[in-house]
Formats: sequence, structure tokens, C-alpha cells
Amino acid sequence: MGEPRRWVLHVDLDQFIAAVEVLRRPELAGRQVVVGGRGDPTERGVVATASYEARELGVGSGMPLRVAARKAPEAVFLPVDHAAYDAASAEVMATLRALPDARVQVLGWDEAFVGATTDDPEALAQRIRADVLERTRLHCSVGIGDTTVRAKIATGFGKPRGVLRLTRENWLAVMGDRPVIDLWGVGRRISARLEGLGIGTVRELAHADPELLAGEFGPRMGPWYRQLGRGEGASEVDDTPWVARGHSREHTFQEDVSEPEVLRDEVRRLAAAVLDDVAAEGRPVVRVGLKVRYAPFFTRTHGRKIPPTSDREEATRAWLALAERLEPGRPVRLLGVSAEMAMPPGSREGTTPTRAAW
DNA sequence: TCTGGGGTCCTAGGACCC
DNA sequence: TCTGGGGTCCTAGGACCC
Repeated sequence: MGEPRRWVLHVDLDQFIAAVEVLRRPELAGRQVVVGGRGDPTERGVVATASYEARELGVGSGMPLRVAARKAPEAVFLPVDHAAYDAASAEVMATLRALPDARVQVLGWDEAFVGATTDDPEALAQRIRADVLERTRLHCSVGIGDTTVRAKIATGFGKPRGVLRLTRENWLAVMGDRPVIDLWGVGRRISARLEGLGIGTVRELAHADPELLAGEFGPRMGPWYRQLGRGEGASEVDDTPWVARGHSREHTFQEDVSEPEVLRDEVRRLAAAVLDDVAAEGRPVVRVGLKVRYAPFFTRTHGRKIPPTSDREEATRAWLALAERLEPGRPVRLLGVSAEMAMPPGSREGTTPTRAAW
């Protein structure tokens, strides 16, 4: 047991979206459930979450719905229901905040770090699992670590409904021989570039030449990847309120669109939704962006800094001006509209690169 | 297989200025 | 004339996460 000390716990709900859907439709328990898009597997869209039963057939997050339907023809397909997940998530986070002397840093709908001082982190983890289950009827897994990075990785080994501890002492024993892509923050591309440097495992990354990494990835990301390989990072949970940098909306057309007037209407529609989100923050727009994905799948972005404005007409004109840059007649698959807002004075700037995910 | 939507941050390169 | 060096701002694109 030992002396009380600081711990980071990472709480992650098990198949969160699918679990929320099953809660309100108990008849779906034990069935193959796939949530994504508008719930129509003949449409353009991807899987948000699949139940474990569907995963057994090879259905996974990010997979096109049409592919999922081929792999799991018997599955129940449901539309994404943001409001329902928002509500369930709020209950989970409230449960965590009710823990005594705990700092809570929300990472997403179904994830949070909890910082606490205890001599028995496993007992705390089990209490969290019990509290969350009692209050929300949702199961979760908990990773225990001496850094946020290790806690986050530990959760994956605990799933489902489990608890695992990962610290400086056992990090390399557990992770050393695994491929770097298992690290949080290393994806397919970075993994391939590391492979090109002869770095394939977490242990090799942990011991890699810092100069080599800086040369390949730059002065910030190079050192950051080496730190990741060592499981190092923040050891304290940051529970200061998060200030959104921006808002965006995008839409994939069910069929490609070439008509300029249809595209302009879509820009106006997306802009209105973005401006609603921006208005809720009460900060002016300082930069506008337009994203276009031409058929079959070629994406471009256009952006422009603008004089700070909270005027809807003015902002909308800025987006429509960007839309003038669309290539006339070229079939468009997706349009997106984004806004960056002025940061309030004294607000926290980004800390580490993986802050990106939060 | 045919590829959503909402975020965040990093990097490279050009423009511009002294 | 055959061309510096550094800093800052801006834009586009890349990568990652849930």
C-alpha cells in the first residue's frame, strides 16, 4: 500500500455510444449494434461505434457503413444521437467530480483524467467503476498511472470493465516490445516515418537519438515522440476550464454537387450553425475557413484572417468570398465551414502536442 | 472497403520588413 | 548589381484524437 501520493487515473467508458443506445432499447442487449451516420447503411457515412458482438465480425470505428453492412448483415444500424450522448456524458463527469478531492479533466464524451492523492489507487479505481455504474448504468475501465500518458495507455489493457496500473517501473516491461503505433499520439503516418528511421518498437523510440528525431519531425514533435516512448508527460491533471479555439461544421453530400448556387446555399447553412456555436462563446471570429472535398476524394482548404467580428452578415460574407475560390463545375463531395475565435486575455495556450486530442 | 464530423496543434514556405 | 540574415505574420497542409 505505502504512503499516499499523487496518481493519475484515466476513466474510459466501454463501447460508450453503443452502451447508451442499448440502455434505452434493452431489446438490443447482446445483439450486433452499429451506430453511425443517419443509421442507413446504404448511405455515405462511417461507423461511430460498434457493439462487441458486431466487432467480432470485423466491424470497427471509422469503417464505411456500406462495408459494415456487408460484414454484419444482421446488425441493427442506428443514427448518431449527439444529444443523448451529451446527456449521458454529463452524468458520468458529474459522478467523477463528486469524488472527494479529485481533479477532473474531460477528454471527450467518454473519457476523463482524474487526479487524486491516495495510498491505494486500485481501490479508488474500483470505487469509480462502481459509482459510475450505479449512477449511469454504464461500465467503464480505469487506467492508473504516474503520468497522463501511462494512465491513458493502461486503460486499453484493462478493457473491458478492468483496471491496470502502468508506471515508470513497469512501462518498458509492458510496452517495450510493442509497435510504436500503440502509443497515444502515434498514428499510421508517424509510425511509418519512424519505421524509416529504424525505430519500430516503443523501446527503440525510448532510446532513439534525439537529434535524429528532431531532424525528422522538428524541434517540438521530435522530443515529444521520444517522451511518448518513455511514457513521460504531465504527472498532474489539468482541470482548468478549456477554452475552445474554434468551431466548424461540415457536410458530405449523398451525391456529388456541381451547381454553384447549391454550394453557396450549403455554405450559408453551415455558416449559420457555426455562428450559433460562436455566439454561445461570446467571442469574435478572427479567421474563417472553407474546406472542400472534390470527388472522388481530393481535399483542399481555403482560409483567411479577418478583422475581429461578431456580425453574422459580415462573417457569412467572408465565407462566401472564400467559396469564390471553388473550381467551377468540379463535382464536390464535401463542404466545411470553420471559424477561429479570439482567445480571451490570459487564457491557457496549448501545452503539449497531444493537447490536440483534447 | 471507399472513405463522417468536430476538434487541436505543428510545420513549411512565402511575403514582408528592417 | 547576381544579391545577407533574422524576425514575424499568414496560409495551406498534415497528423492525430474521439
